[in-house]
Amino acid sequence: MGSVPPELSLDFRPTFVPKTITSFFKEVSLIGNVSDKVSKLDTFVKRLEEEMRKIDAFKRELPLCMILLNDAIVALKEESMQCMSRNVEPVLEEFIPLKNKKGSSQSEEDGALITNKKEKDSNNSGNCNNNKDKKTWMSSVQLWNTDRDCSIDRKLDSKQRNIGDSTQGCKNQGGATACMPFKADLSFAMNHVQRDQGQVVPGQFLLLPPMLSQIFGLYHQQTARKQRRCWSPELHCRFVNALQQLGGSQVATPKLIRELMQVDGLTNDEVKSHLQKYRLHRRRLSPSTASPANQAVVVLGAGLWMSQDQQGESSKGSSSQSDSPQGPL
DNA sequence: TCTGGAATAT
DNA sequence: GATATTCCAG
Repeated sequence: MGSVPPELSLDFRPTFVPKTITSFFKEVSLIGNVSDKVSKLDTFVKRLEEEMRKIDAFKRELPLCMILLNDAIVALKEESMQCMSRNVEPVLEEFIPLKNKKGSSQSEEDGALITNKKEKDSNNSGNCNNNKDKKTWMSSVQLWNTDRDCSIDRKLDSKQRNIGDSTQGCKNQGGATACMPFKADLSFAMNHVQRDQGQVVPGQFLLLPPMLSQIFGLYHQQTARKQRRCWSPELHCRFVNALQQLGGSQVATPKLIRELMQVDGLTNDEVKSHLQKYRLHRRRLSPSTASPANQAVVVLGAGLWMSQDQQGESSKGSSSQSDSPQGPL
């Protein structure tokens, strides 16, 4: 943690331009000493693996990043092994061509990942370098799920949401955390053992970790779900008081309620949501439709939503208010 | 822009 | 199932 590469530091410098793996290989190819070359490759592999660990929790949301990282790691490892065993120059062309070689109609359709690893891969590494495994793996990470992609795009297109604007400091309900960037489904198709063994799909890789970090950060920011607002009793009390001042839940509007509540960080959306729920409860427990028993429930304590507003509306003009804040909800 | 209602997420 | 968030239409 202490040794964060300069490209990964938070103080983004415009002078930094992420390298492509092609340029990296060019760089490596200039190194004459085989051990130096291998060392450089291994170092890079370690960085990639570290990067992969970072996004591991979000792999379901970032399948492409995972694949790209996998591809790069495998390619680099192979290159490293080749350097050691045959003492030959890296084959740059493997990473340069952008067109598919053959038999991969799938990649043409998605237009995102292009795998062009050569047949020899299956000879070199006896693991999952065949198309069948590749397809299985890709489908297992839901890479080609159209609905999913659409939902992601939709989120990316939608206006930026407020992030973590809650000021109440309540414990979140339902296990929600302060930062819920993604659905952290860890049932990713590739487990750590597979990954460590290099059982991944070889292919093309265009970005280096720093760029991935930036993408990841941006993606994280844009897909993060707003922190769940906890309506504490005190907050709900203010809400109800505002309702009463405005003449009841049916005439009060979110904006006015929020202004009357005077709570820092409280948004119209939150008030609106609370109001919606409030009205819903009120409708459900409305005296006009509820049985006497239900009314009793309302009066006796389950009336978290009813009591004040009910009084407020039924006794409009009257100043009698039983200030019995209820909640939290 | 604001609002209500509904869908969706937690 | 309850509650909060997000989306959508008016």
